[in-house]
Amino acid sequence: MPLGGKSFHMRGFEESEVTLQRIEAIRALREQGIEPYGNRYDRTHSTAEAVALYRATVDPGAEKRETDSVKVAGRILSLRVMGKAAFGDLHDLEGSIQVYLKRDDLPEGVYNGLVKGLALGDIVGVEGPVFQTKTGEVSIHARSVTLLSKVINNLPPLKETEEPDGSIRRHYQFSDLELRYRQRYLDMILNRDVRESFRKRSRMVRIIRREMDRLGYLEVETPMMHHIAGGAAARPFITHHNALDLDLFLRIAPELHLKRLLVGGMEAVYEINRNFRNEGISIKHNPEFTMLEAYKAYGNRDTVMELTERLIATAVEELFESTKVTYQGVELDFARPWKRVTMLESIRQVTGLEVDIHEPVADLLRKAASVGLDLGPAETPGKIINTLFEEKVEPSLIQPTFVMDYPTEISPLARQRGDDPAWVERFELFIYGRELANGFTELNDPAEQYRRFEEQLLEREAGDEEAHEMDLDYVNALRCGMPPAGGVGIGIDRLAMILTDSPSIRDVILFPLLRPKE
RNA sequence: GAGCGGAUAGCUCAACCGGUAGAGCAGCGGCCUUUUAAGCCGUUGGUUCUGGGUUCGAGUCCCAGUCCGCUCACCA
Repeated sequence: MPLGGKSFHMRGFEESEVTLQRIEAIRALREQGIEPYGNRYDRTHSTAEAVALYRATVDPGAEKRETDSVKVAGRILSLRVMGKAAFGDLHDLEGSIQVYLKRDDLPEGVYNGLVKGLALGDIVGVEGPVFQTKTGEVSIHARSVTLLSKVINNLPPLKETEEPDGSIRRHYQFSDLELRYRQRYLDMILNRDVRESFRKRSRMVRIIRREMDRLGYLEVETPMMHHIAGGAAARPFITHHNALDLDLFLRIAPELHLKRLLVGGMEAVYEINRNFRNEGISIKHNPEFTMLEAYKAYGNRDTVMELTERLIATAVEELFESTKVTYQGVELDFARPWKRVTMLESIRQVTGLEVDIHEPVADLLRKAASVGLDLGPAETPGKIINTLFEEKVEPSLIQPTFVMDYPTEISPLARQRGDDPAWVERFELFIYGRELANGFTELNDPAEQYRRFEEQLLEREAGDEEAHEMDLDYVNALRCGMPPAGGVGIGIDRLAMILTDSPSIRDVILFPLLRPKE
């Protein structure tokens, strides 16, 4: 739709005095023959590169006081107009550079027609040599300015100054959490650390993929829409396929499909992708979240435990050039090897309690009560021990810790230990009291898997909505023979939280789920 | 799902016991050719989240609701 000529109105937007002025200004620019929404602009330098160029080519004693001309592009986030010259701060992904916009050094009409009307947030291209102002600020002396995008909305004002120690101090920050999450683009424009967090997350994922590739794992994609929501204990989202008139579930885990691939002959596979769980939202939970799941044929629990340690430690070492990371004021040390402890040992260490899964329930309940845990009489030994662990031990696991050996009854897909079928060969990784990863030796005995599913069905009938469903096709795959294997899931969002020092999972998910407004 | 807290100008926030709804920034106009939280002068801008109620009078008190945050529950 051609917008030239007259002002336009967009239904659904309540224009304010400011936005009406901006819309009128855009019309006026077009009348002058200035296109407010530019096309391709070939930058020669990022802002950081332009600064570096100046430092590299203009030495203090030389006669030459400026570099050759460069072209940069970005948003104007601060503008100081002083009569016939103006200074602006032009921000791009890497950083920012000051631009010096002098009327008499710009083409006729550009200063009055364009520069003086710049709004905070406008995207421009600036061409000119890099020099240093008398206050020492490396700046671009603009010889031309190209308008690339005019803002209509009145952006929150950004004021940031760099302290002598190099830290950025913000004034009048855009801080309303709801608006930040709802309008993430504004959050990213105005809060530099937000852009940094998401770049860091991206680098972290890239390191993990590279390591997986290096170890010979094949990256695959398995269905998001499942007939049976399996592979974890959680309530699913339901959706519907019209043509097939079929209810489907968004997957809660890719586990059962990835193991079908082991049956099919893939010996090492992984997937980094979304899972969906229809449960509460919290600082640690978003309904859709990203997991890495990996399976290694002929391996076991220890294979994937070592894999987990390697992936996370490598990411930490490369991102921080250290094994230490500070999270929420606590120093976490990822130097290998990490602490390993069995569930029973950890309970003994923290509570002093000697418990055993073959003890009578009454004894276990009494011991749990002695440390303040009042559990219902219907509990089973494995569940009591697990609750004891979750309530009393988990919060204390601050440094990276592998907890090994879990009760079979809460691990329906894991292989039992050879010496005691009440336990499975499983581990979970805890950091800062939070579960980061979960892995085990995969159960590849179809008859035993069938029996486990039947047990889960009983729990389901008893009211546990999250108990596993019977998946006969998966059992059929096991009947075709699955090699012994180790498998692991790593919570990518939670790892990103730790590596970006983010208090909430929403700070590492670009568009977290919120209720719609209105 | 429960408890607690919050919602006032574009942003960040004030408003005493219930008595004319304000400031800084941004916006607009003016001055200003090396500023950087630029400065100076002037100025616009409000359904105080929504709907009821109490009151001579409600941003403020009461009730209901919406949305957000925190804690808990849920979450292998």
